Amino acid sequence: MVANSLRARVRAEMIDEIKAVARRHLATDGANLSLRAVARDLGMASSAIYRYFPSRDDLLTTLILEAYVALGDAVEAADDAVDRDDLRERWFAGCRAARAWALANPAEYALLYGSPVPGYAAPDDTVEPAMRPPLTLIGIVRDGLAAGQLTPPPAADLPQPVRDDLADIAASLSPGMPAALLARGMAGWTQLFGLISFELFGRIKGGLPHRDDYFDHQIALMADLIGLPR
Amino acid sequence: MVANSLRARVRAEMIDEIKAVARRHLATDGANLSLRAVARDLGMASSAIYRYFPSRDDLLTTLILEAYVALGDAVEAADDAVDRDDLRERWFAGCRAARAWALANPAEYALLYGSPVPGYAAPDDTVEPAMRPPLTLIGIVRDGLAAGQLTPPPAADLPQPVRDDLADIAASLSPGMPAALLARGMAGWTQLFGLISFELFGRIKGGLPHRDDYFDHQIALMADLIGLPR
DNA sequence: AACCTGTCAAGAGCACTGCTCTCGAATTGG
DNA sequence: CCAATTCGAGAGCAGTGCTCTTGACAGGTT
Repeated sequence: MVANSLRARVRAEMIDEIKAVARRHLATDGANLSLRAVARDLGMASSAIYRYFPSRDDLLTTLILEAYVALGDAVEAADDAVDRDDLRERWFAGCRAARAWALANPAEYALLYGSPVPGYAAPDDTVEPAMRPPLTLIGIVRDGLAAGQLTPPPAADLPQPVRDDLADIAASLSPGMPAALLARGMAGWTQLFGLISFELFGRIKGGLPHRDDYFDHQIALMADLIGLPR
Repeated sequence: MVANSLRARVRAEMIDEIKAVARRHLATDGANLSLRAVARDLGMASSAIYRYFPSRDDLLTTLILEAYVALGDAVEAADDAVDRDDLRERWFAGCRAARAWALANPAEYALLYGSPVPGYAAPDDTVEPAMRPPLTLIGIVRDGLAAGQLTPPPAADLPQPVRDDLADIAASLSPGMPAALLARGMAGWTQLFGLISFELFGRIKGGLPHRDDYFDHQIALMADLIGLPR
């Protein structure tokens, strides 16, 4: 099957090339990139693209999926590179990695976390990769609880219905995780997403030159809220 | 000028009708609504639309601007309806109003706070209306400080560069507003945006049936962070 | 070496888009 | 009443996603 694998290899290279060019177009055209333009850049007929991707949405889905994986990898790698016991530094590393990836790949970030493409429905394959970044951050909180470095907030803070909802999720993530703590971890993730989005989508005030420091401080606020020891 | 005003009135009605139909299409097609489809719904030729809006982007800009105003009005009205001295309740009212407006007008919210439309650049007219919702919330914090109900966080929390940046902004908003307090108010606004976006863009998914309560709790967390008295 | 068979690129074509221009028709102000 | 302005409709251009057909090529088999 060596001969067949040659053909398969050429095909794989072609797919990679299409994705690379499409990613480049993504940076300028966003979600409405043109298949024909990609084909033009590759010097091929637009119809030839359909040999490799059944539709434009399918190409987009592939890019989205790979972007989720890339972001997840970046956050996880940053977390892994820090002393496991230094929870606060792990939190900072994970959040900073997410922001750095977003700033380096703004179009892909917009594709993941911007407004959903109208006709487009995310297939099920994307939900698991999409959960990885937040789960990595929640994992830091979980470790802190397990290590006794973190005292959970009073459960009375949580209204009963939310406590029940979150208790189910918490149990599936990590046995013994208090709902109130999970709520604060989710708040941290929400804040991270908001911070990056505001910065990337240009809705941040003009007079904020020291964005890195601002980001760090806002992230520190959430670390305090979660209870990560200084 | 009565005769002229007849034509002007018809024209104004026509513009309103176009905007209304466009808003309806926005709900299904998002940012890539079709001028031709709008024209079809109105029973007119597509070229006729150009008598009223110079381009599709211009129509979108009008919708965006009016959406900002609507959201700003909703938040302000909710804030105004609450006893001025009950800061926490004002915070809740403002945040809930923003969420309610977003849930009622998801497409418009996506247009305002989703990923920016690729080729589209927001004109200057939009920045002032865009600032109204966050400024209303910051105003609550300012009032709390002025009334002495709110003790500002220690300035040492803020790294020097951020303190300087925020001090400039704070001074332009309200004299005497501490930078550290402004930072927390901005964190609250960021969190609000993140919460609404996650809920609206479907990234919260299953396992959280009591969304209202969840939202309230997350907002309460930020109220605590800001220091709004219970 | 000759012969199928599956794969591929290309072209034509359909329905759609934003936008421009022109041409009559209607309305308005003088 | 007439000239000037405004308006709607139609044709047309360049672009889009996508489908279908046609012809060329390489793979493995006989």
